[in-house]
Amino acid sequence: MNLRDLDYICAVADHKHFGRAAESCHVSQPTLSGQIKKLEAQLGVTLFERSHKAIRVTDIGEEIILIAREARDAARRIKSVAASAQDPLAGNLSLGLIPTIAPHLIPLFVGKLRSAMPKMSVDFREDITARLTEALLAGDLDVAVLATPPDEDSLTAIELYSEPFWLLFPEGHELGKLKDASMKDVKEDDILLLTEGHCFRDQALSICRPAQKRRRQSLRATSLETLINLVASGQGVTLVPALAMRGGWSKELGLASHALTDKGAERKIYLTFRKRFPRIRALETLAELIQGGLPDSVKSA
Amino acid sequence: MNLRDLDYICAVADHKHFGRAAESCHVSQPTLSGQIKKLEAQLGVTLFERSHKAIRVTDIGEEIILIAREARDAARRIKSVAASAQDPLAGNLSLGLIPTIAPHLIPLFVGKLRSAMPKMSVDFREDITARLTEALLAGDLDVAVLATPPDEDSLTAIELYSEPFWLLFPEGHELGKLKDASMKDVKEDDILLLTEGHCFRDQALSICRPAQKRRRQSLRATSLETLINLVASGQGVTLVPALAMRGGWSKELGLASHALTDKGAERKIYLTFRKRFPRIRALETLAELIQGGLPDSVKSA
DNA sequence: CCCCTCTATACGTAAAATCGATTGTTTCTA
DNA sequence: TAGAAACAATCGATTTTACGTATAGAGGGG
Repeated sequence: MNLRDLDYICAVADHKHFGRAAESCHVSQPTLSGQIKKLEAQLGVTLFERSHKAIRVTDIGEEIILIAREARDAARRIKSVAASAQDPLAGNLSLGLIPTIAPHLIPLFVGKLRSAMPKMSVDFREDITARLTEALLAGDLDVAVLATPPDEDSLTAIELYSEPFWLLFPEGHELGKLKDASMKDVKEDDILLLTEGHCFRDQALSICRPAQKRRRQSLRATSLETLINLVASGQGVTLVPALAMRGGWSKELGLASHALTDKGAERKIYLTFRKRFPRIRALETLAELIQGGLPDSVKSA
Repeated sequence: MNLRDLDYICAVADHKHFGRAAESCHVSQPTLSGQIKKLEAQLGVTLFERSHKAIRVTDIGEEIILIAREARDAARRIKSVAASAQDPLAGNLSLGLIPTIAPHLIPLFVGKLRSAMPKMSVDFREDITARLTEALLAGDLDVAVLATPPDEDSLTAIELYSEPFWLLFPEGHELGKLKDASMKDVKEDDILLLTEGHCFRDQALSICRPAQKRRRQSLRATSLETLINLVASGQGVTLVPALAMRGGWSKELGLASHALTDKGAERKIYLTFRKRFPRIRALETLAELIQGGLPDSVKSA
């Protein structure tokens, strides 16, 4: 059986005439006759009562043609769904972001996203790198904004931007006397970090002097927000990624900041996805969109 | 697009593996790969994200496969419906009978019908020959029991039996003195007939002497039942087809009857249908069934 | 009785599906 | 880290199938 055969029998049922049915199917009458005859033989039933006057559809024919129309409808729906999904800038995209990026980056491109890819609906998910990577591999997630290059062979990434780290300290802190700062200016036990699992913790640690790496276990913040509030309450100083510095909150909280002069006091941000992901076009557009919305405080790739 | 292609993509979705999917479809892996690739090209969408680990179904793939399953289901239903309808002794049959036959013939074969063709459901319809013929030609009726041979080229018939006519008269009528009767023994104005349209009226008239044919217009019964009651009330005598004489009603109504000695005092009963009717097998069986249930008062063909 | 209409058949051709063999990757294992 | 195994893609040849043209055959109408 064949979808085309179903077209044929539906056409005959509609036209009650083999010749005109063939015409409507854009095939010759013998072709249509032959295919229908074959189908009838396969099914073992007579679909039409032929005569030279008018074609009559048998009872079983009526029944079968009713189902045939369902099948044809399904086929048509497949084509229609495929056609409307052909646009790589349409459909659904699940986008994961790490917690130290999500709240600061998303507002910078959602507006552009809606106007540039109006048919694309994006589901955001915020989680740590390990779980986002896991979700990517499992296919639960289409793409993720991470601060680490892909460490799986089946993943690849587009570089989005480089994000410098800033040193954040309470107003009145002795660091405020300096014009700018280096990690050498920071006292060992003064640095506050995020809990483990956050890649930003590791990135911050990596630019600390070796002695600082053996830090006390206490006071690990679960979010940048908490970290900043800890600094504001005089518990120490911390590093903050550039994008998180946007907005006028630092002065209101009684905080001051310095750019870091240390080489490597920054992190690269990647748009990471499976190498085989089919709609890479959408991701390229998304990357351009994100890059276009970045402030001067970060360096677009 | 092709129903087979839909099988292929459903198999891949099920097995998440091209090789095993191909096996389950009884085709080689290159065949399946090729067909799916072609389908994807036609639809303009990627259905599967291939890798060497596990096949992932894309979002649009999931959506399309859902519809594909509907189409396959419809195809399967067509096969199933056809298979169960293959039996020519199954399905629905619409059977028309003329009013002078229906009430007396139907009880003689319905029982056998149910046991011999249990999967066949028969719709009975009672009407005069003209309207039954019309319905046959229009395809509204599959087959009819008529007392006249088919007069349309597209119709044909199986001869069922010959039904003699009986002369029915009130007990005490002078015809009762005879051992048997001929139409010559009947007084011209004594014969009661059915209304026009009933073929039995014409058949009765045809064996009357020419003089009797110019009869008074009054007293035309609309049914055999009425006709018999008219005779019982002393309005005259009438002809009755043999099958209608069955049952012990004549004595209770104070009626007597004679077989007619006239040559041609009988009618042939036909099972009439369109020449192209597909389930002639069912009709042949039906004819045998009817003939097998006939009493001795009629002569099976 | 011939002509017209309509479906069925015959046959050659073109397209398509299929298979076996092979290639190119990727993953697993020693 | 090299080799093997697994897997999908590709290639080329073959078979199958659908198709069109031409024609036959059957019915109905004038």
